[in-house]
Amino acid sequence: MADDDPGEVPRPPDVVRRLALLWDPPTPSARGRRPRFVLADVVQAGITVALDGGLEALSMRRVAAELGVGAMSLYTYVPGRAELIDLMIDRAYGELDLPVAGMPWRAALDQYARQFWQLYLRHPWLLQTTSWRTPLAPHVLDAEEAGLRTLIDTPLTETQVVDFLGLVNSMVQGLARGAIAEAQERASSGQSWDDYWTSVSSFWQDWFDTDRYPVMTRVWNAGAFEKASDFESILERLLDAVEGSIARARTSAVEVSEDAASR
Amino acid sequence: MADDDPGEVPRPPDVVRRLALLWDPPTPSARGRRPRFVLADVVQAGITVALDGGLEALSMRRVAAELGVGAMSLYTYVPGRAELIDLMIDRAYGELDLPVAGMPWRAALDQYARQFWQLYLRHPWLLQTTSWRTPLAPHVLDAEEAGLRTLIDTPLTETQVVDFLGLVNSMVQGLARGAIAEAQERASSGQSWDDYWTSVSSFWQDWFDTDRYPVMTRVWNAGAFEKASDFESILERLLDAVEGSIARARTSAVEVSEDAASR
DNA sequence: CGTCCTTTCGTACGCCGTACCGAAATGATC
DNA sequence: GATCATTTCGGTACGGCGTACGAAAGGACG
Repeated sequence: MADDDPGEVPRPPDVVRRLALLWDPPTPSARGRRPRFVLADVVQAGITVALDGGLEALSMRRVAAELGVGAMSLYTYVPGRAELIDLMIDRAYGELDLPVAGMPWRAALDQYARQFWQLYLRHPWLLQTTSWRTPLAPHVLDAEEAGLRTLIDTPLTETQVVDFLGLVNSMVQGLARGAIAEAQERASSGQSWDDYWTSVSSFWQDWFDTDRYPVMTRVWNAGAFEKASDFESILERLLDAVEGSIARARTSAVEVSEDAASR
Repeated sequence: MADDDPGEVPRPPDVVRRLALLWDPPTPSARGRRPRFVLADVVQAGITVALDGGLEALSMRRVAAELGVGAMSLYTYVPGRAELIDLMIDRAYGELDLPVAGMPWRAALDQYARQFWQLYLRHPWLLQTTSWRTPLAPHVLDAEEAGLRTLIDTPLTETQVVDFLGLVNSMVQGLARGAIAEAQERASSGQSWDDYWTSVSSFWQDWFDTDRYPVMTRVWNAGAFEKASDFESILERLLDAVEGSIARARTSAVEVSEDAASR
């Protein structure tokens, strides 16, 4: 008998376990030594660590310390750091209060965008996730489903729906990034980061050339950098743009049907 | 005599060196041993490493190996990894062919957006930079100046200009992220990542519930996920939205002046 | 009790960034 | 040419990281 498992292994178990952890809740077997925690406790500890210190502070040792446990104990709950982050993301997305089916599209999309906006402000570490795609997690797909649903019954084509939803997501992410940056700069005014801050602001005197950057200087003097990023109004403008496209799609759909009828 | 430097240190030299490295080209002193490289060589090596392997592969040892040199030798050119990344960003931004002053706003903003779009596709690692703000680097500020300049002479307020530019930036980043994700998935079809890929796609059969996600299923069946992210058309729509706001600002400006004249 | 299964976690390996410091190399000065 | 000042080069080392491995511990069953 070989030392390799002789059973059928059609796929590498890494990906399977990664997905199973997200989609099949791990039932704790009654046999063997009692676990001190459940999976959700580990995920919660990870979020706690990420909330102060960001994703770069999320080390297995730190999370384990948060639980008062050795680092390697985490590996009975989670295959590794990447999977823990997936679970954290899924749990965070679970906080979203998503628009239900049947709402008017504009109210639904508005709620969708606002919910993400608040989620990012509540969990800035979500924006530090470095991977290119969002994980295939239940609550993540729930959110995507709800987002697509807001526009799917409009005259827009499916491709347009996907595009507009991506546009809304990008906008919310971008504005949230700016807001978080501003908040962190504001928060770093205390501490000994004070001299850091004065150093950075001294940049404007030592190196910034108002002749090279006249427009930035004008915008700065107008105070537009401080009060920018008004999420509410920008979102409204974006929804206006969507509304315009819907109206255009409706008229062209009428034209098409008239065209078909005239034949 | 204390071992601390007794000279006047009005600010921590960390930040000063960080900025000086970006704004004052380091003049190689004629004295002492000849350096094997110039700063730009180190930066270029960093970009080479980041281009295959991404930012997470950018270790000092790896960059040093790229130059055929010991790891610690890099520290004579660069204070640390963070500053190296700043320099890499500045160099990448230097590749932008920015719209010149005096162009019509729509052509200029169009060029601005397309240039960034291509820059992100050429340097995906730019989107992996984790910090909240973009570094205070010359070419970065050049780009921001050019971006603001495209709209500053329109009837929009300074705040609106900042907001719209942020919107364009967010959109380009979001779409580029999607395009890169798609490209990487497509590229991972070779190799032994093949079974990984089949595993991931098997998700759709093992766990995906078409009853739970009817809209996603419909959109998928319509093929809208494959051909989404049409950068060109989405950019045009966004520019349309800007144009609408400009037109609205113009009429309200007229109203204001008429209002002032009627008094 | 023994048996078995599961969790716990100490140890270790190979990465990482980088502090420290001696060695080597070079121009400036005598 | 000899010496010195200055600069680059890079080995060694420290603490931290993710995690593979395997021994120890503990609870459920015979």
